[in-house]
Amino acid sequence: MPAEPSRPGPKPPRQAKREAASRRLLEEGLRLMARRGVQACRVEEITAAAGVGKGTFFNHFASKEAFVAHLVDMVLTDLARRVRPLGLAPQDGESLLAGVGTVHLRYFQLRPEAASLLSQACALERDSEPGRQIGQRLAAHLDLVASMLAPALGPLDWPQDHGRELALAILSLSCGFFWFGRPLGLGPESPAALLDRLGRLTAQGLAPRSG
Amino acid sequence: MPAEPSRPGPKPPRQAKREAASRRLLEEGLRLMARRGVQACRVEEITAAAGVGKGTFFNHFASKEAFVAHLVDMVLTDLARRVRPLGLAPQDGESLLAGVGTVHLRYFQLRPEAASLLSQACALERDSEPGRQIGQRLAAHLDLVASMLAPALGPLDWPQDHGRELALAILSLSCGFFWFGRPLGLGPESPAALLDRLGRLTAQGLAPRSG
Amino acid sequence: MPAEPSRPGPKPPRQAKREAASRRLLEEGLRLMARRGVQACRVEEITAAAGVGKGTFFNHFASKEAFVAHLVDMVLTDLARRVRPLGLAPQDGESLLAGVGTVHLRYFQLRPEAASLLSQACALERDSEPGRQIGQRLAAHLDLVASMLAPALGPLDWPQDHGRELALAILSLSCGFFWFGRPLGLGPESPAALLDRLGRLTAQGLAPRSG
Amino acid sequence: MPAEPSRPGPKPPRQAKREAASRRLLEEGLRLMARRGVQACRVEEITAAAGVGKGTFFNHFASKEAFVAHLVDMVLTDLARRVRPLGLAPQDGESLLAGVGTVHLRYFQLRPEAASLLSQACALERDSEPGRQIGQRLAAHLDLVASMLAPALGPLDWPQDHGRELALAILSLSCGFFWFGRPLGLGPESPAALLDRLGRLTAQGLAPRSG
DNA sequence: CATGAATGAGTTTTCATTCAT
DNA sequence: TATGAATGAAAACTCATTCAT
Repeated sequence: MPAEPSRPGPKPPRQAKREAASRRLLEEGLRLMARRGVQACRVEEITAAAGVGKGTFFNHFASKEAFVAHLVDMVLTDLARRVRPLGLAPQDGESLLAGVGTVHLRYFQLRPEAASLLSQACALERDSEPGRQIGQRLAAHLDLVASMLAPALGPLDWPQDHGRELALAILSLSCGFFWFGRPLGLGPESPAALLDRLGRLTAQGLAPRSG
Repeated sequence: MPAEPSRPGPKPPRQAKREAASRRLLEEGLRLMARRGVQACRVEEITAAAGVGKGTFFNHFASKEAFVAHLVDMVLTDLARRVRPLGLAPQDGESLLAGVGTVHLRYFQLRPEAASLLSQACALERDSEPGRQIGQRLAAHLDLVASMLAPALGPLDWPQDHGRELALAILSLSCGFFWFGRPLGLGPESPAALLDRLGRLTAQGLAPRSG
Repeated sequence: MPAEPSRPGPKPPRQAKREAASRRLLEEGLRLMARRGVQACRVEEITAAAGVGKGTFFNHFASKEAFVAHLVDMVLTDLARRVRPLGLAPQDGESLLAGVGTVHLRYFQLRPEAASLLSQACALERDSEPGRQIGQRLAAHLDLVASMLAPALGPLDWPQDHGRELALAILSLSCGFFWFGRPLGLGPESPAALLDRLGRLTAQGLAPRSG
Repeated sequence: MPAEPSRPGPKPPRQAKREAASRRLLEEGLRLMARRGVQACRVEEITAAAGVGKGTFFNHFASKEAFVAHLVDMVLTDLARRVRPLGLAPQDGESLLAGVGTVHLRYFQLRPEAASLLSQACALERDSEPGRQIGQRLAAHLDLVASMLAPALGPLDWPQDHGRELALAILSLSCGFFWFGRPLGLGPESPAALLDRLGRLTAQGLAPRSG
């Protein structure tokens, strides 16, 4: 057994190189699949962009579909990293909801590839293993958001057992805005103020009217 | 002079049969492409379901992509038929916006195939002619909705020249809800009351708080 | 029975119209098949150019291949009409051979479509009936030319039973010149004097050297 | 340092196998396309004959048309290899011309597939890239032959700037003889003496009559 | 007869995946 | 483990031919 296998320090170069290849594949894959379409983007394009041989792709990922599932996981994990902190500081329900909505919207504004990928990933057949994984990963994200929003549901008079639907509405609005907006050039050109208002839309739309 | 050549009456049977085949192709195509995915759905599946030969498909539509563009047009025309009446009766801005949102949401709830199709159609390459048509058709729909919402923008303090973004938000929320919700089984199972609240979300979210 | 069925006079208009359509199909077919290639040229292109419906084509010709066979016959009959008169006036063998060569060359110079058609028609499968007909028609033309050249063979010391080969050489040179020359732009641009010399080539090449 | 990395010696077996497959594809392709017709011959027939999978064909050649262009290049290169030596030894013009004609004629007699291929290749659409290549390759061959014949043109009183036409006449006669002769069974059955006389035809046909 | 809509066999080409090196 | 050549299932699309009107 090599020395210090658990110390995070400098990894054995073999392992480091392998991980770097994996990272490059995922990065370039996300970029290309978003730009050219998940189906239209060929595996060889991705490996060429990542600077590795075509066969290497299948040493790292079981199939193209599994690769997409991996990307979905990556994107949602990345998104969750921005959303989760909002649950740490105690806030009133409306602010929490507004924060979650705004973070989602800003995330997809900065990363339109993520919106493109998620929208297309849903089209993968449900009867393949990676397809199921994508659905489950999406559900997990909605569950996470729903659990964060749980404290806000009561005051907003939203049924506790339908938090997922609220999370789904937030995801749909934010992700769809850049997916459907892409052919129109909307999204990148929309003023930040507008997008922020849209981010708070859910919160204010559900808030009780004081009038 | 032949009798009443302009009366629509019984069409020549040739023409009628042809139109019926076209209609069946579009109906079955929408259903199958939504269920199995636009790309995964083979042309032959559609023609088999429509009860015509494979070649007939290409007598009616120049390509599979052109067929999808036709479907998008059909769906958006259908949707517009439900939305347009809302602009006829004078209402306050908030009611108008709520109506438009609710109609969109209900439309996609009743026709999840429509949500599925629109979401997938955006993935078609932008550099093909049918791909461009899809983008333009989508823009036309947003323009229609934006023009209907125009009277509501002022009171809601939404910039007049960004009506499209508001329409885009409504479309994204309603269409995306059933697209992203599909793998989770959400949508058909969500209580109608929830969906109605989501339909009014945009209206209430933008309305000035009276407090 | 209608009156005067055998008098050549004004034909019944039905018949006349039918023959006109046939003629237009053959004319346009020859033009288009020469320009775009026999295989690449679709039946519908021909009927469109001839101003008749697609189905009419198959009322006049059993198949596309049979149509090509008909064109070959037409072209070779036309060519024979120019060649045959040379056999009527008594001439010395060399002059006869030169005349036949020159007529062939001039024919294909004026009608490059004919050269194109004949060259391509040889590619039709030999195991179809029209394919066999094409071969036989070509053989018949060579036999005609050979029989005309027969009196010239003796003086030129060319074996009497290989007249076909001589005819074949004349056809190859004249037809091939415009077929292989087409991609190069040769043929139409070649000075008439050169072509005339080539037309006499066979005659002079076989003539006994007086030196 | 590895031993002699530059010595051509035994190639890496990977590369050698690949080249062998390419060679087999070209050989079998030439044979089959000549026999059954360029268009009628399916790619799968060629790969089956060459003992490789269907996909391999497209790893080696961009398209069926590109494959034909490659074959044309191969055939003309092969033909040029026989013709070129004639230009090295100084001869009088007539002998040179006779040599070139005879070599062409014998080449196509021994390789009727070559005549078949060249004749059919000219039918490929001019507006595709491989189609253009074929035309250019043919022009290059005629230029080569024309340049070889250049010294002979003066004595034969043939204009220096129309050497191409002379080369074209030689090619047409020799190649066309076996192309048009194929359906008739001429060519392989023609006595060698006749063919030799035809090979010298151009030379003697242009030579000044000493009488 | 003329027409043109319907038909489906046939063909090229693509591309994810495998596997020998 | 990386590579890229080989593979063949799959799918869109073509187009000659048929036939009901």
